[in-house]
Amino acid sequence: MPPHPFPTEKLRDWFRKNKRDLPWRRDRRPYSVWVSEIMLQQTRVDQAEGYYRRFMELFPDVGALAQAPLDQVLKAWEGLGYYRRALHLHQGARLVRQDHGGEIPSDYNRLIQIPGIGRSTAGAILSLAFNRPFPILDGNVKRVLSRFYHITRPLDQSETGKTLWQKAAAVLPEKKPGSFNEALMELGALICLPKDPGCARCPLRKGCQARIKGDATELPVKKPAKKIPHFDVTAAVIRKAGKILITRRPEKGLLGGLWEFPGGKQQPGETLEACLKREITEELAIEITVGEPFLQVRHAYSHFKITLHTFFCRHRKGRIQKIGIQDYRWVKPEELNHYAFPRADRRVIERLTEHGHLPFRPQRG
DNA sequence: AATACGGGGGT
DNA sequence: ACCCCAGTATT
Repeated sequence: MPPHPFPTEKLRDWFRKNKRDLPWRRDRRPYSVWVSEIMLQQTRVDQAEGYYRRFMELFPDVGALAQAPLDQVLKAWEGLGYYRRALHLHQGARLVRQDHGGEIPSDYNRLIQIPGIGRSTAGAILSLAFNRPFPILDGNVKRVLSRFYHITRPLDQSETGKTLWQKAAAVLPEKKPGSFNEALMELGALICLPKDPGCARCPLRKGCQARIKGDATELPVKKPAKKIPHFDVTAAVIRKAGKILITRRPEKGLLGGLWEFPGGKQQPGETLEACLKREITEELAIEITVGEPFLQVRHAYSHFKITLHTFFCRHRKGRIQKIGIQDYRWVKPEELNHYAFPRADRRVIERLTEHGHLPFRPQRG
């Protein structure tokens, strides 16, 4: 018997009294667990909640999701970020329909093969929906276990990951593993916070090594973040006959599958105008005239920042070819809301349409 | 082992 | 400004 057995019952008691009423807790179907877990990857509960409700309204079951066009799924995901999640979820629904008769599998090896489902999400689906004893290791659980067992090695080392998975499996009870996993996550979300361990209110305080040592706020240890580069990016608002040209990004990579105003990153020694002309020619094989600057938007992604410089432009010459884009479309301003755009482009659209119509701009060379 | 991948909210 | 979030896939 170790000196500090894990206080499972204390955690369960605390959870029973303090659990939040969240939409995905009212529905433990594998599909609901799946959707919510994907949405909650690297995403706060508060941010995911509204998206989850709308998503379940639009796509109430695997069949509905599999049947829906990807555009509609991306539109439902717009603003939530990490758009590959939406693509994978959609692909996953089609795979479940095709390979599993529309039923989400209840075994680890099959779950892990569904795109977007990794070890932790598989553990969530297995424990929460199927009541099978598989651990979850998300940011909350990592923090709680790092502190309880006083794990001082940096979180992003593979050895640390192995240790944490081992602990998560070791503390997992055979009975009701799902609610136990939830309780562990909820503790990390409500009490054992990154900058405030809340030890006085914590049901695990008795055996927690970090509390005993008094260094809970130092754990878990993370390597220092790298500096984030900044780029200047241009985008063209090309108008013709009351319509605007929008292009669709490739399915892979940043903002995959989303629509945007075409453009790209400024190169060293290049003017913004030259950058825009070059990018448009490279991606669409047409020549444009760059007119008045419109809006500048500053925006932060996860690993770089940009200033987006937009310009009103005119299509001068050539026929559009889909070189660096997946698709393109000429749309009326009011139709822009039917498409999924990145946040930065959304800001441009807001300004573009805020008087109910496009502001007049002289069209000159 | 390191990096790509969004957006929002707290401090 | 910096940190972090119910992580996964790719390199």
